[in-house]
Amino acid sequence: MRQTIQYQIIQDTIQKMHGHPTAEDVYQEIHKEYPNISKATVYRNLHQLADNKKINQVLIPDSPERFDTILPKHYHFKCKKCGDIFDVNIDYLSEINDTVQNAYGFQIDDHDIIFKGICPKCQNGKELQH
Amino acid sequence: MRQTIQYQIIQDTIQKMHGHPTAEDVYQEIHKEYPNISKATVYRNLHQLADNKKINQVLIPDSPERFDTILPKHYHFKCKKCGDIFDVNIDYLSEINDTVQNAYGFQIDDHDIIFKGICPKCQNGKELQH
DNA sequence: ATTTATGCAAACTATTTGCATTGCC
DNA sequence: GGCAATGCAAATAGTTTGCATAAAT
Repeated sequence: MRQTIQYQIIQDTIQKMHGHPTAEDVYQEIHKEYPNISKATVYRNLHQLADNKKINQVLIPDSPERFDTILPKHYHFKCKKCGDIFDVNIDYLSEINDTVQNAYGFQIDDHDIIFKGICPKCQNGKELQH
Repeated sequence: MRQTIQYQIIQDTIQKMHGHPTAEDVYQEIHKEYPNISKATVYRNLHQLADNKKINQVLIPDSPERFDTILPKHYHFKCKKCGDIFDVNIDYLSEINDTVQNAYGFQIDDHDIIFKGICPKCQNGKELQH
């Protein structure tokens, strides 16, 4: 694995970004300062970073792939109105892995939880529907 | 909402299908008997059926959209090797909705859980990697 | 008769890939 | 110098959309 300038820029940029950016978000951010970077390189390096456990890929319904720089296990919430993604830091439910493993014979490595509902802003009608 | 032949065929076909078919799967199945059906119609009616709560849309990582004819709330498991999706019928964790609602002020309607690991077949090396 | 849903093709979105070239090691 | 990674453009996969036509009400 080669130490390229692009890999470094992509790693540094996503580390500075907040929330759960898509590959496109990361590309746009880098493109401001390095207009020659290729979107394919951004995709390739984001996947590389995920494989190397430097970032996480987050599963979000009806969304292009998103990445997360927060490594400790946590869950996510998606607002049905504005579409925003929020981190949910309740305790990781490791016991349900065991429950499912025992009930079904699957070897369970992990699980994701996505909560769905309305965020406080949208409850107050302050946001337009996406 | 009009009662079209296509809507009926699509509803009947997916009800007969097992597992978690994609729109393409449903299209292929119908296409055998009704080669004139349009893929756009299949997409439109599957979404219609989901809106009407006749079927559920299931969220699966790295997969085209999938549908589920089993309506009671349940979870899913995806095998990392063969890619198969399995239903997971452990108790629905309604209490975590309250936990998150109280902690974050979100109005939580529901949550999905996707378990990830290796299914029994693949543990025995009987399946090729997808 | 009206008007919604269909079929088809084209458009679109997100992502991946082939390949000539660049630039790490 | 060799070979992996880049940039670009084209290809692909999945889904949606515009529009003329067909069919449900």
